[in-house]
Amino acid sequence: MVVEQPLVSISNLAEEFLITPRTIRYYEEMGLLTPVHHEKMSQRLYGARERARLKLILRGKRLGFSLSEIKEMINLYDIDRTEGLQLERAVAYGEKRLQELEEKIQEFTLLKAELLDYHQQFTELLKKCTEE
Amino acid sequence: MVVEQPLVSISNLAEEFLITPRTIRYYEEMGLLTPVHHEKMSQRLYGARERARLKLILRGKRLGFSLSEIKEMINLYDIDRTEGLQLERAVAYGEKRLQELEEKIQEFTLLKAELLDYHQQFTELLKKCTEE
DNA sequence: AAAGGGCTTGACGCTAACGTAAACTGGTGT
DNA sequence: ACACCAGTTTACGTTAGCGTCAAGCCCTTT
Repeated sequence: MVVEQPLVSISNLAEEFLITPRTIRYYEEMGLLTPVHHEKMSQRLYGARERARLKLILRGKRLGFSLSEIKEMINLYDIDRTEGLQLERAVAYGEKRLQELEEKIQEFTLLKAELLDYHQQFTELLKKCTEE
Repeated sequence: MVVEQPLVSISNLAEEFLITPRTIRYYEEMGLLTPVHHEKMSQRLYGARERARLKLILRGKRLGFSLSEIKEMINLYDIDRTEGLQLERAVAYGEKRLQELEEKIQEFTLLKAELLDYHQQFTELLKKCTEE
C-alpha cells in the first residue's frame, strides 16, 4: 500500500517558500531538484523529497554557499547516487565539508564578538551623552 | 611626534592578502577602502587601518555577506562617521546585525548536525561493507 | 635617451543566479 | 467554440564582483 503523497504544483511550492517558479525551475536546470513529471511531460509535481531538498538549498543560500557547493552537499544525502566504493569518497568529502563548516562557525563567532565589543563601547558612549 | 607608519603599495597589499590589485581598487570604488594618495594623486598607500578593514571585508566575503552588507557593518566601526544622534541608530543597527549573526550561527550548527548525522550513517555502512 | 617596472585610469568581458517577456500547450468553466 | 488560467520552453536582460586588456604616467637603471 503506497502512502498518498501530497504533490503540489510549482507555483504552490514557490508560494510556500516565498520564491518564484523561475527560481525553482532554475534549481532543476542546475540539477538540484528532480520533480515528478505528470504523465508524459505535462507538469512538474513536487513531493516531500523535493520540499526537503528545497529547504536545504535555501538554507545553504542564506549561509552564503554557491549552488554548485550546495549541490555537492545535498548529493551526500542521496544514498543511491553514492553506491559501492563511492562510499569512501563520500565519507571523506563529508569530513572535509564538516571541517569547513566548523571553521565558518568559528569565524562567525569571532565576527560576532568584535561587533559586540564595538556595540558595547557605543552603548556606553551613548549613555554618557544622554546623562551629560 | 607622529608614529612611523608602515605604508605599503597596492600590489604589496594584494600579495599579502592573496588577492589582486583590481579587487582592492574595486573595494575602494565601492567605498569600502580609503587609502592615502601620495602627494597630488600619484599612488595609493595602505596603512594599518586599511589592512584591518580589508581583513574584515575578506572575512565577510568568506561568510557570504555582500559588499554592501559588509560596508554597513564596517561603517559601524567608524566613530567619526557616526557622530551625534547617529549613535542611537548605529547601536540599534548593530543589535539587529548581532541577532542576524546569531541566527546564522544556529543555522550553521543545524546544518553541521545534519551532515554529521548522515556522515555517521555512511561510516557505519562503510564499516559493514568492508567487514562483510 | 631609451628601456623597463610599477602605478594609474578607463573600458569592455565574464560568470552566477535569477528576472522578465514571448509564444505555445492543455485543461476548465460558460 | 471561446476565453481564461496555469503551466511549459526559449531566450534575452540584469546585477555583483571581479578579470583582463589598453594606453598613459612616473621613476629608476643602463
